[in-house]
Amino acid sequence: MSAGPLQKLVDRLLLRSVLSDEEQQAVLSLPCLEMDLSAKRDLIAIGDRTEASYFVQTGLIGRFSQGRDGVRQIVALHIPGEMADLCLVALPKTSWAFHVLSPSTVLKISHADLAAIGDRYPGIALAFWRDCVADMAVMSEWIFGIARRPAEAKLAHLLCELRCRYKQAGLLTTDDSFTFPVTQMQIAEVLGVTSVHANRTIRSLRERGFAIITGTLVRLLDVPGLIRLADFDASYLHLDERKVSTVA
Amino acid sequence: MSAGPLQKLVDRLLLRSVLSDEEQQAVLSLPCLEMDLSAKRDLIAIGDRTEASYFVQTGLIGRFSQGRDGVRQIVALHIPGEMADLCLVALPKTSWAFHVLSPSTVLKISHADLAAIGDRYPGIALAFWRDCVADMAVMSEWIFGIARRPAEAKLAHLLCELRCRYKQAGLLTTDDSFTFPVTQMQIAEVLGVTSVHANRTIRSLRERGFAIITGTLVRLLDVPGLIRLADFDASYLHLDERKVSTVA
DNA sequence: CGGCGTATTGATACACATCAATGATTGTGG
DNA sequence: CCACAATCATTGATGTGTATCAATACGCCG
Repeated sequence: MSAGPLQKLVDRLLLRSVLSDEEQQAVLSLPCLEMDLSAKRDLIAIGDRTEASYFVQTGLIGRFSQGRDGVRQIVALHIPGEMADLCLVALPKTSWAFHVLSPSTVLKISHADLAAIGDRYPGIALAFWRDCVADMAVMSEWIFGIARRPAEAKLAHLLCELRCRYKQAGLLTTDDSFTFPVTQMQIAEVLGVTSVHANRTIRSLRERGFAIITGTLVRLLDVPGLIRLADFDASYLHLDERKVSTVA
Repeated sequence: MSAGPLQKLVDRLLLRSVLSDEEQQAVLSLPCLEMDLSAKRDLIAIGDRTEASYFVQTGLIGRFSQGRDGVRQIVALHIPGEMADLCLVALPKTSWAFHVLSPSTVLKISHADLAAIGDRYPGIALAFWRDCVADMAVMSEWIFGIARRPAEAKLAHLLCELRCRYKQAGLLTTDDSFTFPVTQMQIAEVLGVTSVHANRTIRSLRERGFAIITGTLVRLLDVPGLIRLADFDASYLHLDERKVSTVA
């Protein structure tokens, strides 16, 4: 059988979970709708009661928190191969927003279908849950980083994390570069600094020979140096997990 | 039937999910072990492969991230009535630690049993998942706050959040005080500041008539003022949710 | 009583924010 | 294809919130 668009979602789940052939088939036959999204568009607004989730095929989606004064903070990034908001299946009323950071194509899958498949196949429900917990682990690390690391280390840590995730997605070139289509202001919104300071930090990493970041591409020049600077340990990403059986 | 110790766990799940009588009974008959924990003790260390979760009955449990240099950051707090680490059922290998912040009594429930009950009752699995997603929403808000709010607003926001959660747990007195047995250093580890600065911030809130924080008790004097100072909006806590049926 | 974690306070240093201005890009409609 | 606008990147000057260092006082427990 030829691999449908949902094969990559199955691959994603298989990263951390064991699914039977029947379960895999069930995921593959989920109804889904391919959508092209233009940048600078809210996929989901704060407080929405949502009814669908989105699997990212290309592009970049960000999860935002926002204060009443309009200050925004990116709380999570979703690169191709990841479900942007699977957790909303369990709790459809969001307290955050999803924003399209660069032109993206996504697969829209209704919560009703996702919930139904989880209801029928406990192993799939657990795989979904597990995916969300892995997300939590990343958020946990971000809290630590934003609170405790200076700006350069924050940026270095972000680059190390993205390198692992893009590598997992098969989107990392051999010379350690990857497409990362964001503005400096969006990087600032991830790191929790101003865009001015993000600019200086980016320049500093460039001048010190660690990495070159343009508006479209990140090129890592000294990965070991970045890892040292960031005190990076990839285990929180749970990407090389020995698969855990669906039922303990 | 008299309410067993697990009744409060059922209550917790019923906060956000609908469970049938049979499902409630299943949760109530989960094997569990009551444990007294002394303070300053790691319940779970970073990188542990865990095999049980803990329902907090009294006391306070914190989730930590930690850098190699020993700097720690509290990433989540768990007060009585909450599951401290339910998410570990789905992903037992932790990238964080759980630490007993003050003498606590907990109910230890094995992951095997929790997974089995979720496997048998999809509605329970969904309720567990939903509980974790609510946790994520809190983390999301913390990321925003740590990144974007000045220290006083951070502290005010924490107090507002704790007020809601203690109220939910039935542990808030009518004059807006609650037992909160932590040191100033631990408050600093939540807010992402040094203990010296936490001290000054606490003093400032006291002198400005917002709240009095001692090592054991928090007493809120001006809740509307705190809400304004923190720009607090409780919806992210998902505490007054209209219950969502187990299957969409 | 002594010892140790905790709280408090002051002096100083620095990372990052803020304000402001100028280039560089990108996009868009005439 | 150019002109214009809008967004984004870059840089400097200045201000401020928080860290750091250091000392003292407090409270609890053995």
